[in-house]
Amino acid sequence: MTTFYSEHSQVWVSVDCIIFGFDEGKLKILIGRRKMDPGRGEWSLYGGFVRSDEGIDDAANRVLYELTGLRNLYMRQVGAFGNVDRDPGERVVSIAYYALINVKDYDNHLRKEHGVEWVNFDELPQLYSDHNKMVLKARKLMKQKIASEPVGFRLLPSLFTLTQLQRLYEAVNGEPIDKRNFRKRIKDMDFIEKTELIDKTGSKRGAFLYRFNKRAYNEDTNFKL
Amino acid sequence: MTTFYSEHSQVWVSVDCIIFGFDEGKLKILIGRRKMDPGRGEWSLYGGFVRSDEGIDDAANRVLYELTGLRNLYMRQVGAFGNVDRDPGERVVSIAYYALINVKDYDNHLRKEHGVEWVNFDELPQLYSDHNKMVLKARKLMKQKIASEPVGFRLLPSLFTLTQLQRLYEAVNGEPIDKRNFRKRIKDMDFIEKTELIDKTGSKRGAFLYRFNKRAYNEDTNFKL
DNA sequence: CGGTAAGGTGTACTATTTACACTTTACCGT
DNA sequence: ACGGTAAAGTGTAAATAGTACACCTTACCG
Repeated sequence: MTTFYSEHSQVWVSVDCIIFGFDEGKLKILIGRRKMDPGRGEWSLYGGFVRSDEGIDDAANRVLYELTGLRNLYMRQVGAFGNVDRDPGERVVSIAYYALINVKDYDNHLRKEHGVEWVNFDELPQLYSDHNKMVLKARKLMKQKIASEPVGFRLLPSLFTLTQLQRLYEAVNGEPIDKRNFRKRIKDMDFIEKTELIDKTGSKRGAFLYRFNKRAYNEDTNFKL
Repeated sequence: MTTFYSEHSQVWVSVDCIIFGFDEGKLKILIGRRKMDPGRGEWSLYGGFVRSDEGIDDAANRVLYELTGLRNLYMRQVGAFGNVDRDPGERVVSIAYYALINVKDYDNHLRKEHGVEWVNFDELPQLYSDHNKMVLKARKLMKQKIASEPVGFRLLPSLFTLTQLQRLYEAVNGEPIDKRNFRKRIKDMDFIEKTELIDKTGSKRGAFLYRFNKRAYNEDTNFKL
């Protein structure tokens, strides 16, 4: 039996991942040198082909796991990129995903094995194919998301200081934030909990560590930063 | 020569269109009964397969043109939908797009030839496969977009009254808007120009017609409604 | 020529956002 | 042990943005 499907042509579908990290006050993303043709040696996002037996979100999760060894990362679709000539080899439609990870959770040996590095977001080199476009769209969506939902915490350790949190938002928004106004807003969110623990790495005096309480957030899902 | 591509499997890629309209104070979308198996007879978005020689955005534009006879519609990608079992027949990854059209621009004969109808957005029936999901995401993106960029005009005639514009925003936001506050905000936007023309169809007294001046907007791209 | 139904208009109050500077603390180097 | 240093922590006032609210006008229709 032939169906109407057979009249149409098939294409390869891949996923490409924009993996955001935050370290030393800077927003970073993970990129590596491409190991295959076409484009061997060019800077590139990490990606992989979608298999016939997995959904596209599953494929993105698999690729992220392959690369980082981490599960349950925060991940969102950026969109599909499908210009005819976007891949110099064959017709490939690629679906971009961004993910937020805590740099400290990513094992450095594993990172080196995959030949990827953290690069400052605002010092990105030219990337393979349309990957720069993907990165820009990812960044835009991430910025929007992080301003309206409490997902920025995924870029920080589970315990963090208010200064760290502020630096993160400054890096994402690209502009400085007034310390007192920032802390005032934090104080209004009951789901950002002060602990009794103190971090001494950032200053002589030490700063209180805070944590995000997901359960408390679910009772009062108001967020705006 | 075999490349690394050949190790991977290919899939069909289609586009599905969520076409928004606005008429009689209600937000509408265009849907029709599916004419092929699987799913014959079910309510469905209008779509088509991506050809090997066209980009995905081109495919969406082609499909929109086939259906409406209109070019240069406002159109944005919603995202890729690719669960393994989303299409009961074969593995198909579909990329959803939403478009904004002025209902009056769409020829009724052409509409009937394609067997599609305008259905009130909040009375949508169950649709084929994951089309309801696409619609919901499209709606969310459209709502966001229309609040931050002057694209709502694409749903209205090029000359419109302030009441029409207000009704549109009320329909999209799902809540009533204060007339005086709304008009105050409009007055601050110099690119929404009052004409000397008067529309008498909506009231006995008649209301001034306005138009969106794209050139003026480009000089001062501030929009918020 | 009175009823009707939509068009059109301004002000006071409230909430949100922004700007801004000094004290505290603990370590470090001398 | 003590002065310097560098980050932590804290409140108030002014400006801006957003919200609530009611009456007169106009032209058609019966």
